[in-house]
Amino acid sequence: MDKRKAVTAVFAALADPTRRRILERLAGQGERRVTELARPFRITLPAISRHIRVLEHARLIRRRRRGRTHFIRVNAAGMSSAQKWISRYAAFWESRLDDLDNLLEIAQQKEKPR
Amino acid sequence: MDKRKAVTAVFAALADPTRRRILERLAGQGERRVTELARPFRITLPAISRHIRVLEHARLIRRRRRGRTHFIRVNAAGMSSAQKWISRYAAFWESRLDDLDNLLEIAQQKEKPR
DNA sequence: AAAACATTTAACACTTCGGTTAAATATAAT
DNA sequence: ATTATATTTAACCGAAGTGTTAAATGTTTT
Repeated sequence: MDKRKAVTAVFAALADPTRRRILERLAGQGERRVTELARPFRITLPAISRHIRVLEHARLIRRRRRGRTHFIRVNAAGMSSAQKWISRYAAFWESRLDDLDNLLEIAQQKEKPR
Repeated sequence: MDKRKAVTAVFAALADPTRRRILERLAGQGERRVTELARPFRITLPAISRHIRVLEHARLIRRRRRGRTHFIRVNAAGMSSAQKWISRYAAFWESRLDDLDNLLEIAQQKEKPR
């Protein structure tokens, strides 16, 4: 998979709230079975199964099969590709924060957190 | 816009290669007009116009209108919401890096930088 | 061998996305 | 006033995403 596609896959995977919640749970706890991961959600197991596949394809998680149960865990390497993309520009973006408009906007956002 | 939706909008915006290239160009140079931004791409102006709208909605860029031309610039505040989400888990993910497979994978990525 | 379990795959419906062309809007130039 | 320029909006299309239910696959348990 070329790099651009890898970055695309990671951001696309992170663009779904359900998948982010799955990652959050995996970060808190170690390995989890698919059914365990599915439990807190209202959607069906096949839907979760596919979310997990998307995360796996983006290399955000890894899967270990033992018998009929699959153990899922976070994969740090996958995340780093998105993080790298962001941080390559972070310096510039942060330097822009002294722009007055931005400061005003941030102040506003803090006052009325929509 | 609630926070979950804001994060979703940012990641979804970053999931498109055209939009990322637009942001990259904006980071290198300061303000750009819509037509200037569109120039290097093969797609039509209306398509670019909509990409810009998506980036604006995600608060990744801002728009200043002067007469008929719109000047676009990066907005650091928007990016930080995605960065925060990622970095909240970064510590855990980095701690996972002692996994041998992961180390190998990262080494490969460093050898051939894009 | 049969039943139960964990998970995925298939087939389908619906929505969203990313592109197109044609028209609309608004401003600037002649 | 007319024409040219900058950009958006509208209407449409095909592809991709997310959910469902029903069936398939593979593994334990009884």
